[in-house]
Amino acid sequence: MAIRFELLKTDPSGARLGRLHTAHGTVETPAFMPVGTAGTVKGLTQQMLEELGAEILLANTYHLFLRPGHARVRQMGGLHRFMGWSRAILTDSGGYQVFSLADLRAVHDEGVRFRSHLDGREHFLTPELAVEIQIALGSDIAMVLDECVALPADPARVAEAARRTLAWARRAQQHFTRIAHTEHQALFAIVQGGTDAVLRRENAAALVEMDFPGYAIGGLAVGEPHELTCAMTGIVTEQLPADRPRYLMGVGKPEDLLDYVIRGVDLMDCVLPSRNARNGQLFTRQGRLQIKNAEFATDQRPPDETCACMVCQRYTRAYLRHLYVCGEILAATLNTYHNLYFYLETMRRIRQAIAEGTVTNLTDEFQRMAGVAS
RNA sequence: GGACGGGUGGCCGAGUGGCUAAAGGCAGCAGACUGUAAAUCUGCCGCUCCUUGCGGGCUACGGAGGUUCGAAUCCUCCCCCGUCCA
Repeated sequence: MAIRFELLKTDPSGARLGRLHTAHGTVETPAFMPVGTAGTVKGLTQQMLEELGAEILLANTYHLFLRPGHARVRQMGGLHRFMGWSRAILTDSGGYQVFSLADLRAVHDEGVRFRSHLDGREHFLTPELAVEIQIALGSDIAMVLDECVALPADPARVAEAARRTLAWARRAQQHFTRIAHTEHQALFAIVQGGTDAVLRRENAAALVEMDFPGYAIGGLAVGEPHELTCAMTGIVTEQLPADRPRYLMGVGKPEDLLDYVIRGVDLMDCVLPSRNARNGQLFTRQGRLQIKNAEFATDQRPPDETCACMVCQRYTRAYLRHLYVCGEILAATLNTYHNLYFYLETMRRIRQAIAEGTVTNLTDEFQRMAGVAS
């Protein structure tokens, strides 16, 4: 088995404490995976990611397929060696690009025809090709190709996408079983179904029947209200076997992380900490901070007075604002470093709370994160 | 002293009679961002009033006059800047 999931504890809140053992180290769960789409978490070095305590990164099939190409990555010894990262990697399948590059692709039962966002050239991504690419990349966890629909959506569209995703999961699994080194790599399925509870349950049940080593919940946090994201997440995790890791794809805001964890989610990823950092937004326990705002021009405090990260130990808001306003590249690095520390530290604290049975004590604090810090 | 060229909103810079509170850029002020086409994008950016409306008033294209129904745009004089000639 390429991965082994060890469920250590299930809290009365619903939160789960676990360990995901991979060929590239152990991931303490619930975990947050920094997003490194093109084989890099933008702005940070791999050494920084190690310092931050990241145990697993997410990279993207579609992007690495286009550039530098999966054959090239394989030739360079696989993605871990290529990017100098010896801890775990999960690769997204390109399914999200079906959503985010909506005007550049056409979806059919066979696969997705993409017009490259780089040079306009056409590519045809099938569930089988997505598997092959991810095998070439050598990620620890590969994802099946899925169809992610923006919400709110026409029920028929959602149903079609769910049906297609299920069919693709079957094809991906068959292909994967045939050609992958399953002792090194695992393939996770993805549950779709929009905000339709029945569809979600059916989809989950069918995938469980197919016996994947892990299950993802996709197609959420794409336009629907947070309450629905939570509701759907809960509905799906109820259907999933307790001994398999659950990955809620693409979430979330700091204040929402706990909501997902208590619904039985073990893995999450999101671009918010890294992207927003580059756009001048810092996350803190007191809420978010637009570091470029004039009010911070002479603020001697660190971004977050309760934060132990390198940035908060060393730099003031005034300096970070200065860097951002000047367009200095260091702004992106320091802001990203802090935000990812904040996310990873938040997850550490959640894990500790699960271990100690004090999860409910965190609620107030998470509510505060939704506000604006001053 | 003379000949040209030029003076536009915080800055740069379009605009040669009405559609001009005046393009565009920069700076400034805010906001957004959820499996990354994002170091990106959006809004505001003369003052003021209110019933916040493709609302009203005021001020504004070096200065002062003038022509015109109407002037950043045309005329006169003046001031300033640049280049060249004495």
